[in-house]
Amino acid sequence: MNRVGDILNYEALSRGDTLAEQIHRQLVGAIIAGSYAPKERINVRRLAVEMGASVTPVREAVLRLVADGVLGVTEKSAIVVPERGLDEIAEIFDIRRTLEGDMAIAAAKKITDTDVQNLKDTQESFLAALDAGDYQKVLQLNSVFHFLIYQRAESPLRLEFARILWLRIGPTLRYMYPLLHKGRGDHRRHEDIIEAAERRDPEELRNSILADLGSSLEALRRYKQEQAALPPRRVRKRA
Amino acid sequence: MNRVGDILNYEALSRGDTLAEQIHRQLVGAIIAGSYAPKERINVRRLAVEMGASVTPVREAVLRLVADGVLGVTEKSAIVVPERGLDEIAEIFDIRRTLEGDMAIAAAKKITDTDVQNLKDTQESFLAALDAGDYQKVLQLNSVFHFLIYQRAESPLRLEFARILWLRIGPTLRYMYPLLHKGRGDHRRHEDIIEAAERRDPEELRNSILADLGSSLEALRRYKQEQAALPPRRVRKRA
DNA sequence: TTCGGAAATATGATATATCAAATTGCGGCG
DNA sequence: CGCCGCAATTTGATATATCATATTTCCGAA
Repeated sequence: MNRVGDILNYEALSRGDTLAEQIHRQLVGAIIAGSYAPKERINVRRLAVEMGASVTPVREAVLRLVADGVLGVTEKSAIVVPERGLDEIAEIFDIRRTLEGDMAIAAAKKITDTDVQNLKDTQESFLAALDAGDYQKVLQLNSVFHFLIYQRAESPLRLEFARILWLRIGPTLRYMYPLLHKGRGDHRRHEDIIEAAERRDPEELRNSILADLGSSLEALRRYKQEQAALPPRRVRKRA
Repeated sequence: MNRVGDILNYEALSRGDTLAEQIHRQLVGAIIAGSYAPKERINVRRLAVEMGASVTPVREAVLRLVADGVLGVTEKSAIVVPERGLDEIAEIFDIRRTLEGDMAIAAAKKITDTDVQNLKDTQESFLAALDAGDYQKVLQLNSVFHFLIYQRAESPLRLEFARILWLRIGPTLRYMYPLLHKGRGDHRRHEDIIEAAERRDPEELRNSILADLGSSLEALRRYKQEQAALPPRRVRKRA
């Protein structure tokens, strides 16, 4: 369906092309795109209908996300999109710094000319989507951009962990770009990354990526701060 | 049943106390204890009978392990205990160094007197099990020993990743201790760790743990080397 | 005896059924 | 007008059924 599926899918662990697999892939894509909001409840039967499958493979896919901590269960065993507290967010970014920093170092020298071109193309689409206000696409393309680089690190395990972390913050990131956009934030972070990639400079690549992470974390922090001040809001149901 | 379950279980993600949960816990314990050998095939129906449950929750538990990369699936979608190559093992240890090193630093100052006593007790049992040749217990106690410390880091996400990594090498470690024992290896690694823990010295704690990891990796490396030279062996079925 | 392959059996994936707990709706009471 | 409580409905967990492959068994031909 989309390239996000290709890049963000757990190929290493994928079992053939089972129904549960496809559904998982679809859910992953949706989560990365920010289609699920924190606190939203996941309904297995409804998903099953929507996807034209029985509950078994859907449940399998959903529980896989639960196992990865991407989705959560309440005390009353309702499956929900977890809302992350600042502590959790900070920890996620802390580990991301390590993992993605290491991958940047490892990847730098292995980046191909095609990769650079892909980065540029992706960035172009990214900016276009941003201007169009299509934040689903923005989030998708952002992840594609980063993982284009990380893939080159040839460290499948780190890649896997990184994917899990991205999925975990996915729903929270949802609110970030609209805010950044309003503030006309610094979208040249990616430009720095591309430059570093072109030079195949490990340190520079790592640092520019860490800077990007830093500004994301900062934005989320600000967002959370604002939210904490506002009155609690209700969550709308899914059509 | 055993304390390993308590320490190594994914409390953070556990959904109430579902059947699937219990089965998962049991499997985790067994894997950590080295009860499953690489290349061994996992049979969902048989497990279901053994555990007196239907296949649904067993499948759920097993697939959760597959999702975590602890178990694998072959091209013909048979569920197996994966055999790890040297590359994979090296990568696992590489990430373990980072994660467990960070946790050691974070944990050092927070270690309580009770923790130290628990470490000493665990180590005593560990040595006893080693002398008794009870390698299942050796492996269990080794994991308990390490996670006693890691828990104090109060970094649930790192802890989770670490658990996954331990589970991934679990089946491979199976062969390590008998070998180390024969060679009358350096089992004072743990003593160093205990000392560092008593002093609450972050750097020392980290280094002693890294040293422990290093000797494990070395042992596995030697083992793999030897194995590569030997004729391929057949895998026996599970009673 | 050994090998090829068909029949029997086992296994994973999916669908459906059932049950208990949780949620929702609704009507009546204050 | 609001809120309390019971009935209807929903939902997650588990069990069972079914189907398509894969694996094993076993028999006959070379």
